[in-house]
Amino acid sequence: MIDKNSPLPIYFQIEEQIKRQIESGEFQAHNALPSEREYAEQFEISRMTVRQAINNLVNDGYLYRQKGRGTFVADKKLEQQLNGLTSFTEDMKARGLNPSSKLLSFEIIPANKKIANELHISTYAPVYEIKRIRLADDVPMALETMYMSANLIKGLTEEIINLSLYQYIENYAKLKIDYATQTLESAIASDTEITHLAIPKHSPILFIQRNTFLQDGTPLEYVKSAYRADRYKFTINITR
Amino acid sequence: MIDKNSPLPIYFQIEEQIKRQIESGEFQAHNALPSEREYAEQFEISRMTVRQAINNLVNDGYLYRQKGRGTFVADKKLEQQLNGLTSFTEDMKARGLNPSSKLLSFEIIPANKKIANELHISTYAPVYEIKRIRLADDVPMALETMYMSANLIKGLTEEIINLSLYQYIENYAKLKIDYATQTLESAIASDTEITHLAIPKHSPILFIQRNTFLQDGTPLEYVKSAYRADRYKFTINITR
DNA sequence: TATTATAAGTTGTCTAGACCAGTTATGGAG
DNA sequence: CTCCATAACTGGTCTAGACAACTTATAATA
Repeated sequence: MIDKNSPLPIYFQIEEQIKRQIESGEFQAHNALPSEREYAEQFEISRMTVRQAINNLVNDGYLYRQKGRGTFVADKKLEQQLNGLTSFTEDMKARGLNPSSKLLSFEIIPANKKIANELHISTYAPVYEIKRIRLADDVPMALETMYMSANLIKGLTEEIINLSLYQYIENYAKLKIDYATQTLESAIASDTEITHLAIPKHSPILFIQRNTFLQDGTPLEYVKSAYRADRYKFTINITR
Repeated sequence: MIDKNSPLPIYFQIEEQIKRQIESGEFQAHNALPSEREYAEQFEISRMTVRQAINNLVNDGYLYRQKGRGTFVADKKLEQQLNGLTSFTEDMKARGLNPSSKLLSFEIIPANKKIANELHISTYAPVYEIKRIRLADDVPMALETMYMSANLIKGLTEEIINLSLYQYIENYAKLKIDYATQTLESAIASDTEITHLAIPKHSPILFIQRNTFLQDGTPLEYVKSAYRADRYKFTINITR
């Protein structure tokens, strides 16, 4: 399996072998791999060399590790459609997944500088801060924090959030959503995200900041989402 | 600087320190860092521990390595605006950079299954295959391969490509470009990309596949681009 | 002076251990 | 039988070296 005299590094040979085994279906998603010590013994190499191979595959999203349990084959990345103003709910339904949310907190706070700037309001003006975990088939997918001006949208309650926020905005509050800006950025998961998304340390995270505006240009919301980078691939449909 | 009795891993402490030095401006872009052996000696730790810290920062895009030369501070990521059907040329101009292209190859080939499927034409039908390196201020930014049906766009020449392809299509060939689909995906650079983009091995690459369609739904082009992931951050403007 | 070999520097790969911190199977006590 | 301590696993961190491959400064040579 491994050629120690090859000019190719041993760790690279192991990487290629494991990738082949995943692609051929020999290793299925969420199957446990042989332990690092088993690989080291089998190939008569140091465990650090095995770790170098596995580290790379973890970084590339092929595998994930769990301390004390083992190393496992990751899911294939989902393609994420970003069709216009597609919401998380619609997005997940389109994939045949069952979307749900878990409300972490819902409060009215004074806007800090950043929030005030994003929403074009004064500092300390009241804003809703809504934190949610977004799940698909009960698997945590993203950690979302949403800010909206409390002076713009009045009478928001937990119930409305759990039903349909955008329907309320358009039908009840009579506000027309017009356009949005999304910025995609990748980063390493913070402790909060690790906890809420149930992912290993140092996992890659896809940050999406969405700013939604009304027809008159008023900012409606400012949303920060931390998506599990191991579950997404983005598709954007552009119409002109 | 480093607390060996801290519950925080040593490699993590080193990461944080280097990040602070980059953010504070103490380490400027393209400056060389102290060598791994210097760090190991200074902190009285093993070189492998230093490497673990630096590896993580390289993976996160803070640093890059050059065998035999040293480890250097990376450029800050550029934000990439994806405004509608923004072309590479317009995109770079918007950043105050001077866009240019280097034609690698321009030929008519028979479509393989994949190309035929993307362009909705028959297998073996003639297609233009245009390979280009895209540069900004003479720095390679992306490797681009474009496919277009030769039966749809006739009389395409190298000169037209170097001038304005889309202007030719709309004005001369009288075809109306309507919409496009872009899929973003990250991967590790292949040997071809390493060579053409002048990046180190195992660099992250942002793959963008763009399919452009005409008003009647006919596929116009199918473009695969490999962008240097160390230079991009994507912003999408969505209008409905 | 210009060229070329050499030395000294760098990162890249690898070893053969060690101990820590979680998880899980096992086996004994009640 | 259930419960619980423990042993046997797992990955996480770290050591103190080694040699290879590559780059660059230095010194010897033509």
